[in-house]
Amino acid sequence: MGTTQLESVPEPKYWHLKTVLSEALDSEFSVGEILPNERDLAARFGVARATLRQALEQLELEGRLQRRRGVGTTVAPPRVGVAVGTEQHAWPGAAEDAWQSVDCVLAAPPAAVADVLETASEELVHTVRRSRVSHGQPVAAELLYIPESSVPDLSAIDTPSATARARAVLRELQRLELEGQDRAVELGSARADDAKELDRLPGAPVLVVTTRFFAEGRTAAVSVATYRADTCRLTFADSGGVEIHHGPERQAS
Amino acid sequence: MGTTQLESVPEPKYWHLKTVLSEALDSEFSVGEILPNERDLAARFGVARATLRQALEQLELEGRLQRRRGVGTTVAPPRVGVAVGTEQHAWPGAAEDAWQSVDCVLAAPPAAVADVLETASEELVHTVRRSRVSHGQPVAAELLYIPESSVPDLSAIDTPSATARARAVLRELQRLELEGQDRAVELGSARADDAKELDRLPGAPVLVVTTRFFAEGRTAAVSVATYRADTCRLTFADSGGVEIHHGPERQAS
DNA sequence: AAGTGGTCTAGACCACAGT
DNA sequence: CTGTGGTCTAGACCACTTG
Repeated sequence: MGTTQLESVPEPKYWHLKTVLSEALDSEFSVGEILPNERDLAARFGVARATLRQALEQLELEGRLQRRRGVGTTVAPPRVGVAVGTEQHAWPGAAEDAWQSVDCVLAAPPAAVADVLETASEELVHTVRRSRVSHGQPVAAELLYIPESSVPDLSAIDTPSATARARAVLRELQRLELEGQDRAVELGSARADDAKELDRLPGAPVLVVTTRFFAEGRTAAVSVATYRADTCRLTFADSGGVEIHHGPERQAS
Repeated sequence: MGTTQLESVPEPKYWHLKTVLSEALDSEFSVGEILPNERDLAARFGVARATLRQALEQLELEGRLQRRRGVGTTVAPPRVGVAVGTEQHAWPGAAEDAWQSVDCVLAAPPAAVADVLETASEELVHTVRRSRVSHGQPVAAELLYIPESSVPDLSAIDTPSATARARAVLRELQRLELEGQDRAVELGSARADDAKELDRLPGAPVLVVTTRFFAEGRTAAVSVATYRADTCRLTFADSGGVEIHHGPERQAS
């Protein structure tokens, strides 16, 4: 027999399946093309549907596939490069910072946020919802937490629409001088509301970017932005003042 | 009946389960404590083991749990903050850049890397394996790709050990002047060899940090570092020259 | 040897998108 | 309506760690 290896470490079926599918995607399919349905694929490879799904899940996690309930599985385009530098996650409200305000409420922050804000845990914060769109698709949903004490002169709380309220808070925030910021990236799973905004199912993998904004010697605002992990590649262009020539990869608007 | 909502949108069982478990972890368990085994937990909640596992998988993805085959499921400590700024991912080989060389081979790069390097696709590259340890645990495995043309004066290719060869390449690289760099973060799944080094199973979720180093007007080296997504929070401290006072969270060494 | 998590099966039903 | 992916079940066996 042509035993190249003695199968001393038998590879899981779904892992091997993933490799086979991955190669097929490279050679036999083009972006946007729809794959056979899961039941057919499972039969074709002689495995149970659950096993086939385990392979598809991984490929989707890696941004190779896109699955939509009721529609089918399609070959995903290469990940979108989304800039997350100091320019794009700038002092919120600055002349185009890539974000669009949705609404704003005044409420008690979640415990984790209160922790980061280092404020009195009972202090209310303005919570601004914003969204970020790239290439016509929503790529991120953000919650911006701004303690009342950061925008003390905010007058018209009784602004008609929630969107106008959001803009008022950001405009007021601009009066502070930004002294520095702090960023962290980690893996998370989409909460129900974020999932809806990102057009994904709850629990979908997301990259959570937490930014702290410092002004007047303290934490003046905290942004928690959740990016679709399947379609986004976060780029940080902190080159030492040099212009970088980019390849054919797509960049964020 | 106390029907708060008419179940018009019945939440999946595993999602509800995840919420319940998450709250239990907060209130009834402490870090390092081991949970009941999966069969018992499933029985206790009246669901199939597969369903219970779906909830556990999500919690592990979020860094709340740690599961080890043959051992059990334990409550994970909060994620480790790992600095990924320009200091830690500096010009490789500089006086402590947080990485430790393992070995080095001279080979043709993967297609994706050749693409980023923008070099002749057949040119051989030095491939240096490095690893990064934080708090006694391996947190990242890196592959550093350095085209031969970046270190033309490299003499002793026939160095005895692979580790010494790695050091020789990095020392030679230091002679170039770094002009800038470029970073991207995306979600991936661990290859078999990375998984082994990170003490995880193949396919485990990882954060892939791709860094391009520019010198002499071109891409002189490319680093592909894979961080454990379950235990790591990548931090970018690009504050505007200000010292940031950190909370009780743990930072990387 | 016993107990754990990891893989796999062959079914079933549900929610959703496009007729 | 039909067809798709998403959820769920009740089992089975395997790979691994520990006593």
